[in-house]
Amino acid sequence: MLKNLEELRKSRDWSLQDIADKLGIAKSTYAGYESGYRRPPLHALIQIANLFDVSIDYLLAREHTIDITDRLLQGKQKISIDHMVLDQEECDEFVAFIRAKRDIKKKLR
Amino acid sequence: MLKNLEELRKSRDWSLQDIADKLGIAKSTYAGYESGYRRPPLHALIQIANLFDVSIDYLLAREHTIDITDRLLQGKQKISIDHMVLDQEECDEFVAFIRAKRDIKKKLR
DNA sequence: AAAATTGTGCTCAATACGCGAACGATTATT
DNA sequence: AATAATCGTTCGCGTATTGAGCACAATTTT
Repeated sequence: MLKNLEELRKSRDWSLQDIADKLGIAKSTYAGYESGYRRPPLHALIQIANLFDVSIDYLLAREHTIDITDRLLQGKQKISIDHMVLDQEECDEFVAFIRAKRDIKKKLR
Repeated sequence: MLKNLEELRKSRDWSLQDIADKLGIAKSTYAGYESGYRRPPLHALIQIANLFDVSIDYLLAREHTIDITDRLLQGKQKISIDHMVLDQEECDEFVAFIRAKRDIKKKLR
């Protein structure tokens, strides 16, 4: 369920003790998360995500479709291209383009 | 922490009993999530996210930016417009489109 | 060789959880 | 209008799950 935790920690060159100190928990507790022996409760998971600066969905290896037409209206969830955040205006034209394209395809049938 | 849960449920016109049945839990349990009286454990949160078809980060109203460029070009990240998934060619076009648009904007300055 | 660090596994106390039940407030049915 | 049904809220209690400490072997450092 949390398959990347150990790799993520080692990529930072942190020991279990290091990360436990950062989170303010016992190293055995964090070891339990990594091994899958225990599942972190929500508040712990959030702190872990903050520490590594990744999304919760990434930690959970969750895949989901991002709908551009819904998404940008939702405020706090942002996506970026080439490390530059996508704004509404940038998307609108492309959305119009795809819609037109689909429309044509539909009429050709 | 999960401030959107009630709104999300009502947007679907579901009662507490409805959603409890869908999730296979007691309505008082789900009511606890909505009110903030209890926090859903991870496995419950995942099921809720699946039910509403949203990301965990959205449920948690977490501010986070994810860069999808690489994943998009590699076909690992799906995006949709009007709830219709884009194919690989369209995904490539999307990235190219955004890049081109930014390029133009840059030159105009 | 000794001492410190690392990761693992275990037990136990404390916490957090899920459920059922009861409640008042609306809404629907007869 | 009276009754029944549905809705959301809250509580207590039994249970499940967690967190921390401790001990251990393996590795590294001094």
